[in-house]
Amino acid sequence: MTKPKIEIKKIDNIAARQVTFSKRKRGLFKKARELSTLCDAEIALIVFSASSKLFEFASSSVEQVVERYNLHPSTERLQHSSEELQVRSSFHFVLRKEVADRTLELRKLNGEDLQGLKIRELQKLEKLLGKGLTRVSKAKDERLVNDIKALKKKGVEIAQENQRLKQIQGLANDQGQSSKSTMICSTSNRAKDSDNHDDSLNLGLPLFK
Amino acid sequence: MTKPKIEIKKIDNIAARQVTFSKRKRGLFKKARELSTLCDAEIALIVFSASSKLFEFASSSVEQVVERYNLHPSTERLQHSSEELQVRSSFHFVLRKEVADRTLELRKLNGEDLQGLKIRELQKLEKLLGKGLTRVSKAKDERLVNDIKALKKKGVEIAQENQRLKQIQGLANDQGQSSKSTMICSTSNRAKDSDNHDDSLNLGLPLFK
DNA sequence: AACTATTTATAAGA
DNA sequence: TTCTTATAAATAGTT
Repeated sequence: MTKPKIEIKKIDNIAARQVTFSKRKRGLFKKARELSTLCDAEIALIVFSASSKLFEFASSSVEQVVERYNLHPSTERLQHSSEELQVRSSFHFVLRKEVADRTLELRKLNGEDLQGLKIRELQKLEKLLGKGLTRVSKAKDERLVNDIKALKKKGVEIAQENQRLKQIQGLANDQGQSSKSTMICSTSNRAKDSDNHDDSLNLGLPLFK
Repeated sequence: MTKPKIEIKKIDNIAARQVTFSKRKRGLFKKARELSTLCDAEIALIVFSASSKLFEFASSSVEQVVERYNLHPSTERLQHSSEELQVRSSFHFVLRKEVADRTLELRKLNGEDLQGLKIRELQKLEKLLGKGLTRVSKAKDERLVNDIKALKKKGVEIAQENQRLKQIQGLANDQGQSSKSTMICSTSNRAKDSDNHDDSLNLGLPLFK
């Protein structure tokens, strides 16, 4: 639909129909992809051309979406006679319900689908979120602190190693030797001055804080 | 896509996401319908919203298109009698995984099973929880405010009705009649004193705030 | 839900 | 098929 507003009815000209099919098919699949991404929707799109060529798109997989479709309450599914199938179906039902329950719970925790909840339930949810948030924040902070500690420790060790190397180098230079070992700490941590002596703890702190 | 060229990624704002879903879903279904009409294509389109609502379109019927899809050579279908079982089994597996994934996610949101997470992931979780908490708190507060408003309104109405009844009663008493209608507001809101005259709006506020 | 400014999609034509 | 272009259609943000 563009240039001249066209009428939506089967295109007679075969070539024109094929061209339009290509163009519009591309557009349709793009739109489907965008909708699934933008709105977190699960989508399956199956297209057979007039010449019976198959094209498909699915946010997950066609099979999965079709299965979900088949298991949907509104879609009155054809039940099977085989006991095995029925057992599996009931398992499916239970699993489906579990997935649905957890999905809904996750959505609620994300602040969605709250319209049906009573104030009491909202308060409970709020409390739960607060608890979780506290725990996660605490875990994160602890991790942060530990990482910092580890870095500091490493800094101290490197500084000490530096110090040791410097002393070795000093000895070597005193003996007129040029040593390759000075290259071990190659970049920025080479001792700049004489003020960093033994108190490498103090050295570690400003370096890694 | 229009006004500002938007980025194709999940829309954060829930309301906006729902609006976009409605609009784009309509567009998508329209395009699917047009393509099937214009180009004589057989199409099935299945859409589940984020809230698990089902929407479908098919040029013939979803079942028929899916059947054709399953019979298509390119779709390496598990043929013969065990086909149904195998499909169900594989989906069974998928469902189990979905249940497990969501269960773990719920536990994480509750601040459990955090030991394996990187700091970056913990921060993400923290942000998610914060977002959810904000939304839930907001929903709760809105509910609270609405309830209070409703109560106030009811209070005002009852006070007005009371006032009216009092006036009627006054008239009746003037004429020496005893009226049953005073019983309509039976419990606690019966006019206590003579100071509540006409300004029932002011009466409602202190009573129900 | 309606509006509108803009972006996208696309019918024709080359 | 692909490109170009003029125009119709879709839609993001706003009210």
